[in-house]
Amino acid sequence: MPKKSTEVPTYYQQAEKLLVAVDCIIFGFDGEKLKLLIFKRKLEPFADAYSLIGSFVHPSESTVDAARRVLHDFTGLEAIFLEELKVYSQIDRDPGDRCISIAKYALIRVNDYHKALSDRYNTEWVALDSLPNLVLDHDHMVTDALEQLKRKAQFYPIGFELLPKKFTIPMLQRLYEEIFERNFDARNFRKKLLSLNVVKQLSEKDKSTSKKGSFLYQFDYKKYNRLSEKGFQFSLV
Amino acid sequence: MPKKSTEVPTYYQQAEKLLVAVDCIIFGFDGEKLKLLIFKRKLEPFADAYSLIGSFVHPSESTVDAARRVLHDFTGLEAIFLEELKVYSQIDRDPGDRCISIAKYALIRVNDYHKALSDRYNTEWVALDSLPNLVLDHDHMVTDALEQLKRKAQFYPIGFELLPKKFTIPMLQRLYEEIFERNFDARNFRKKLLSLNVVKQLSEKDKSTSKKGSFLYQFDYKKYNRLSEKGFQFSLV
DNA sequence: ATAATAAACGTAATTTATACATTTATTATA
DNA sequence: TATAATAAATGTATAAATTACGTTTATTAT
Repeated sequence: MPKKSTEVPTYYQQAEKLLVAVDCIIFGFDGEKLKLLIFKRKLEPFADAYSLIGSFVHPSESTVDAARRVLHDFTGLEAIFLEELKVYSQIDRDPGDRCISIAKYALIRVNDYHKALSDRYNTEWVALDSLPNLVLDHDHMVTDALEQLKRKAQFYPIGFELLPKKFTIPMLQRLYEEIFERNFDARNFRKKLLSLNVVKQLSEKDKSTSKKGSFLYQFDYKKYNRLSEKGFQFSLV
Repeated sequence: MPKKSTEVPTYYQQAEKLLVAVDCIIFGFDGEKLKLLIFKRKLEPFADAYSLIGSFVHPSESTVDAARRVLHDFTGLEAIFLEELKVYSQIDRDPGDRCISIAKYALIRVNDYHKALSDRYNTEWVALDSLPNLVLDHDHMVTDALEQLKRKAQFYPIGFELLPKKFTIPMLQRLYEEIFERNFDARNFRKKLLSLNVVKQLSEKDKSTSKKGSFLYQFDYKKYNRLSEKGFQFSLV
C-alpha cells in the first residue's frame, strides 16, 4: 500500500520497516486450576524476569509459523489450538527498540506437555491467581487473553482443547467453573451438554474420583462442524 | 535494515525488520444494503485496480493510529468503530516486498461520510454482492471480515454503529436481515429488542416510510455497559 | 450386609422463543 | 368528511428452553 497522500507514489523502498514479534499466552488446565505457561528468562533482554513465550518473526515465516515454532520449541507439541488475540503496537512498548507484537493464545492439554523441556527453558505452569509480574506489556496481554478465552468459550467448544481427549462430565464442569469463575449445577450442566449432541459417550469409566466411576466422553468435532454450518450455536453457559 | 543507534541492544539488531501495513474493511449501510468502501487506485502499485484502504505503519505510530489516520484521510471521520480482524502474513502475499498486513474492520454511518472526499481518492461504496476483485489478499480479508461481523453482531450491539444515531425499529430489522441474510418476524423482532432495555424511545417519528410514521430510538450505551458488566448478554438473533 | 458418596437420572415451575392475529395512526382520495 | 390503504404497533396462545431442586444408582470400604 502506498502512503495515503496524493503525491507521487513512494513504494516499498521508502517505507520504514519494523521489528515484529509474536508472543503466546499458553493456557493449561490440570483438572483443578487454569494455568499459564511462562518462563524465567536466562538471557538478556530482561534476564531473570518472567515472560511469555515469544520470538521475533523471521522474514521466511508467517506469524502463525513463528508462533508454532516457539510453541514447539518450548512444549514439544505440534497440534495445538492457536488463535490470534491482538496486535500490541504502542510505540514505546519495548524500550529496547520499536517492536510490534502479535499476541496469540494457545490451549494445551497439560498431560501431553513434554516436561523434559521445562528445565531446558525454565518454563513453569503458574496458576492464574499466582502469576508473577511479566516483562513489557505481557501482563496486559494475559488480561486480554483471559477475557478473550471467556468470550470465546461461551459460544465455541474450545474448552475441550484444554481437557484430555477422553474426559468426564464433572471434569468439563470443573473447567467451566474455572473459566467463568462461577459454579454450575451438576444436573443441569450435564443435561445441557448432552442435549447439544456433540459429545459421544465411551464405554470406559474414569474411577479416579469416585467408587462408582464416571463415564468418559469424547467431543465429536465432525458432528459439531456439521451442526455449526446449519446455524447451531454451542453454549454451556 | 537494523538501526545503527548505539542504544539499540544487539539482540534487537540481529532481528530482521519487516514492512507492516494496515488495511481497513469499511462497512456501511444505506438503509437497504450492506456496502463496503473501496477505492480505485490512481497510482502504483496496482494502479487502476480496486483495493481496500490502507497504509504502511509509520515508526511514529501504533497500528491503531495508522488505521485511524487512513480512515480520517479517506472519509473525513474521526470517531469510527474500529476493531482488529486479523494479521495477514503469508510470506508471498505481496509480490512487491515481504509485508505483513494488520486488517481492521470499521463500521461507518454512511450519512456522516464526507462525500467530497470520494472524487479525491476515487472511493466508492459498493454493495457486498457486487464487489469487484480486489488487489492482493484483500478479497480474503473481506470474506473474513464479513464472518467476523456476523459473529460479533450476534452477541454485541455493534449494528447500531452502522445506523444513524436515531433510528427506527424497522430500520434496525432491515440491517439485521442484511447482516444475517435471513428474515425476522417484525413483531417478534420488536418485542425482543424492547425486552433488552437498551434502547430509548424518542418522541420524534420518522415519516419517510409510512403515513403513520415510526418512532425513533437511540441506543443507550451507558445502560448497555452497566448491564453488560453484570453478565447481560445482548442478542437479537 | 451396610454405609458412604460421586454419578446419573428425573420432574415441576419458570422463563424465553415462536407463530401468528388484531388494532392503531396517518395520509391520500372518493 | 368519510373511507381505503398501509406500515407500525400491540397482543396472545403454544412450544421450547432454562432453572431449581429431589431421587436413584453403581461402586467400594468397612
